[in-house]
Amino acid sequence: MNNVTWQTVHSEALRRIRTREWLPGARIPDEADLAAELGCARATVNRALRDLAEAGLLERRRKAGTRVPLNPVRKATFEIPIIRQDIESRGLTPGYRLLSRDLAPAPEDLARGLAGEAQLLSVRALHLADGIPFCLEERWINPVTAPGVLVADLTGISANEWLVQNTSFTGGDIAFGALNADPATARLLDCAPGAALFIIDRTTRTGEALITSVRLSYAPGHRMQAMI
Amino acid sequence: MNNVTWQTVHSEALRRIRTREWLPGARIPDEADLAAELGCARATVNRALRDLAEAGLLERRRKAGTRVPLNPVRKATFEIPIIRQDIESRGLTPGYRLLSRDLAPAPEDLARGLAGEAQLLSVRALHLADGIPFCLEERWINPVTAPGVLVADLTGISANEWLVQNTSFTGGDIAFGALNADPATARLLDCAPGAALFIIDRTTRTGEALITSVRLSYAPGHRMQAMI
DNA sequence: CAGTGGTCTAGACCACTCC
DNA sequence: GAGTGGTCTAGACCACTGT
Repeated sequence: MNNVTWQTVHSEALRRIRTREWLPGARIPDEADLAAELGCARATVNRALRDLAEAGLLERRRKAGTRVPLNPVRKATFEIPIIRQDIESRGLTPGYRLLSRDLAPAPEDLARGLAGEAQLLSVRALHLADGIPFCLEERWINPVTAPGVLVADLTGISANEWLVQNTSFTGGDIAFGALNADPATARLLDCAPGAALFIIDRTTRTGEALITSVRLSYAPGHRMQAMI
Repeated sequence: MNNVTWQTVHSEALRRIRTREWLPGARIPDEADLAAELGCARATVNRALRDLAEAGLLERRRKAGTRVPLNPVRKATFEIPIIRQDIESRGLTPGYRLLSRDLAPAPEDLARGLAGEAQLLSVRALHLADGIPFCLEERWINPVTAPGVLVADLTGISANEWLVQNTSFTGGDIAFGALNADPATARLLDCAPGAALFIIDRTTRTGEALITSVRLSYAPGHRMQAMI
């Protein structure tokens, strides 16, 4: 390989941003100039700068050129593993207990975008780590977009895992928050009523159609981490 | 531009993954074959498959080829805006009140990696949205890696914003969780003691040296959202 | 209109890693 | 050792957008 790789350009550009050799708000040389200066092809510069732009450290616009943003919006990427793997990666032994599984009318907030009197599968399950309650999974599954789920055996494999392996989604949204444990949840998670629980609400869709919507309530003390 | 762009290849590959034309666990054709089949250059296929691999939808290894993972680990990317911008983007009017600002010995968990008897600047501030408490910012700042912070006026601009504009970091970590509001925090956030608060702990470094460590305690009901 | 990034191509060589 | 992805190059044309 040549001496100058796109990583070379990447770190050199990063250096110039950090040392303020390239000032916030200022325009940086265009790709052709940088390629000539650093002694590589324009495509190599392009690859490096595109990478920095994706990370939010540069702003690129055709004709307007490339600038160092005044208020860099940093991004953090979280992996969303299946719960079992999450537990394993913490060095704990995963456990799983199916609590209930019923066909029921969709709750109001999910009814939008579903055919008239659609029934959804309601699944509630408890995930354990080293035998201790880890996370309560409360899920609605659309049997139309998750065919086979009505006859799937969810006692051995969690709905979480079954869905990952048997459906594929095109989009969705995820939200993090915190809620006080209500008495029933507290009992399941073996914590004090009112304890602060970390909450993940996630909805996945295929096209416009709902696949599943889930609330994960984590036992007190749970932390979700990432590097930036 | 030619008919077949990398996005073409990207969506075609996505289609094959979703329709299970490419089965989970199975190996897919190599780049050269796909390029020939789709009628484009290998670099174009590479760009598309690399993109899918970064999103966790493919696994690539030299010599071993490219596979569809059995348990795709999806990723969610969160933007970490400065708090003022976060409030504005919610359509609210941001407010800010500096609560305290003291030079003090570093707390134990931050003392590692600091020179012996290092003093840190402790800054506590309250962010308001439409006049209502939004988020409590409790921050430690290292005056060595954030030069100028000791004389910065943090009454008009938050430490958050000052740091974004005046320092640059090379890495750090972020963690989300939930905590019950202690009485003092409850008073500041105008909520009930014990209310579940969404918590962000963030530490940023330049090289190995600490720049700042902050805990953001959000008023009850706060949600952090992203698309996936 | 013209400058800048976005992308494609064809060929080449390299680096990793499975066999 | 050999197959596969990783990357570089030089040139070309395109697409967007500021002026």
